[in-house]
Amino acid sequence: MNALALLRERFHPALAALAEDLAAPLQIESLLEMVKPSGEAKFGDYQANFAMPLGATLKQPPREVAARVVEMVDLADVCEPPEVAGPGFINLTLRTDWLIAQLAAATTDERLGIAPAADAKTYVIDYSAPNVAKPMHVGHIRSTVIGDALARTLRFLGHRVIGDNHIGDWGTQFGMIIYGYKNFLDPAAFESSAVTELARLYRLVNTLVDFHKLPGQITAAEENLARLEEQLATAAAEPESSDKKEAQKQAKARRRLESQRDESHAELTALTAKREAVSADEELAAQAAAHPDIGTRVLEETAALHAGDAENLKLWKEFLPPCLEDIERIYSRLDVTFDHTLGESFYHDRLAPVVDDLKTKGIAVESDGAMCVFNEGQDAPMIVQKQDGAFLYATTDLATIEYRAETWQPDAILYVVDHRQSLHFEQLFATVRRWGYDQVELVHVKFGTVLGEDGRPFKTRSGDTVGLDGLLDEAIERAYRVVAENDDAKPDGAEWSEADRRRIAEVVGIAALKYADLSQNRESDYVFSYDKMLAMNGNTATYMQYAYARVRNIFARGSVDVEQLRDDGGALVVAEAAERALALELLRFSEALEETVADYRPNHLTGYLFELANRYSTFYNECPVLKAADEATRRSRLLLCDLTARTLQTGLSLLGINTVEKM
RNA sequence: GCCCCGGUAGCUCAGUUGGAUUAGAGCAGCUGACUUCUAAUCAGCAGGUCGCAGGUUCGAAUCCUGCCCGGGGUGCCA
Repeated sequence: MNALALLRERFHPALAALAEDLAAPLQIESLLEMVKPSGEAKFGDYQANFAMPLGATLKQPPREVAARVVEMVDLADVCEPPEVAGPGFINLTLRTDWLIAQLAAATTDERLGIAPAADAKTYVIDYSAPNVAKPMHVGHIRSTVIGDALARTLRFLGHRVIGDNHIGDWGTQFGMIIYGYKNFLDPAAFESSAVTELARLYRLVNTLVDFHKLPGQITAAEENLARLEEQLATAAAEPESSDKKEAQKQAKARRRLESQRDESHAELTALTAKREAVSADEELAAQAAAHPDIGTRVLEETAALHAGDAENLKLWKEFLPPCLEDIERIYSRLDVTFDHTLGESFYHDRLAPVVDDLKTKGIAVESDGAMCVFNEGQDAPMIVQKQDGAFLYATTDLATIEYRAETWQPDAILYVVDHRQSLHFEQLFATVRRWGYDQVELVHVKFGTVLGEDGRPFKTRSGDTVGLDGLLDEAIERAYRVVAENDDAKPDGAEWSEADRRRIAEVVGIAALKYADLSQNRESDYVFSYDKMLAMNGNTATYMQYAYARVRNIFARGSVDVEQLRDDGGALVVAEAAERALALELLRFSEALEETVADYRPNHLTGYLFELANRYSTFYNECPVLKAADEATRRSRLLLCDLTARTLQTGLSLLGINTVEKM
């Protein structure tokens, strides 16, 4: 039961009645949105704030308007008599018997009293999308985890969800592997582990390609640095303007130049270090010398693959399965699944027809030899075909939308992708609407960059991106230490086997990693920290898992047959403040889910679960369950415990997070 | 240059799309509570000019304008 939705429903007729007296139509829906949970408990459970703006429209004192609404609205079965307070707030307190009735219904309901969406929609969710030619790294975690959580939540709410992993399986990276295979293969290594050898080949070829680009880049950087130094010298020599504003501008320009200079200097240092690293490695240096044109050769291999070259296609078909197996291994560790994995290669044959169609419809036009789509209000065009005839990812994205629309007729497509691609999606969506797919809702579910604790994009000490496998290992290892420490510290001595500890650490570690990401507002950059992530308190998965385990332990200790308890029903008693606070929070699960899905923000769900676990902890401390004063109280509290456990478990599962019975 | 995002407690962040002269959490700091159903917990204290300046109205962290600071993007990478 969604109490908020019910209250809004109840207010509707009253507002409609007021609207009749009015010439201009009232925005009833937007007024109803002003019914919301109270900010403070002393103002009741919910509050209706529409009397103030309504008073202005009706040209009547808001308090009088509020009083008239209270007179007309029928809430007697749900709420205590509403109170008008302050300038015209209507404060609502749920009747305890009503609250109890809702929760009683939830105890025997598999869905915890949450009705499936009346208007079920079809969603395609595009998430994870790694490049499969190289190992997954920290940059993939957000898309994967957020996308998975949204898929699970929407599905639970009764929508049809199609999870599609749009992998990169057709780009230059495969050209690199093919080139590497033809020139640097270690057959024995390939035999024993194809993925490992392919990853090595990718890294090697990538290093060599980069190496040969270095001289040009270093020259450019040197020139840039020299130019900046010169500009800086000129600026420094300039006399300070007597005009205050002008002087400020000068100072600002100088600061800007200085920071650009520092940046340029750092870049030059990094490039030089890269060159040194290769030169210092005898074997690598020899390989570099033997393959001076490796950059263009790689592009040729890629082009040959795209053109249908038999050998390259054969190699590609051979490489793909182990690459897919490798990412699948990570997904299984993360417990993330997809309904489809349709990568770039799947759309290869559709690209030329897409461009033709855009051309025919006059949407794409030639400009500087490239096929471009110019959209209103965007100064840069979206390029769908390069001068050399090659297609781009914009082209693939268009073909993908066409396929998805034809195949699944979705109401919405969600792209869980880095916010740095915002412009690309603006262009893509604008083009798609002109192209004719204007019924499907296209949403860029954007998220921020994963940063290290220094505020720079998260890298290892040596400057490499952090592999996802290692990240998971580290999270689990740290969780293990915490688990072991807590087990050893038990008053009656450690109670778990090594296998128990490992199993719990796995669940807790992965959960911590996912939760740290999901609990953050997805749009802001996310500072990655193992320490914060695995902190044992605060707004963490561990805290919720612990609350869950404590409930389960009560049932174990008391040898309570939960099934029997639910079936027997029995009256809930909400007497203590902590009991009522917990009961009310349990009822709000449905609101939290709606809020989460409204703009695709899992942090609303994590926030709710934290609040719930918090209230449970207070309840746990203040209200004895097994040793309750009387049998009725004991039964009632057991039911509250059971509902809490199920809500926590369900909520966490919608985030892709598992629970353990003991921890 | 232009476009987008952000600036909230020492640190990391919430803030339900304008609500209650009292802006919330968690870390970190300080006080208390384990012979008790798991202290991976709870109760409490302290900590803020919500970047700055104007404006809009009954009411602004939230909306508008200008400015300051940071990040990202910006015609043939993805």
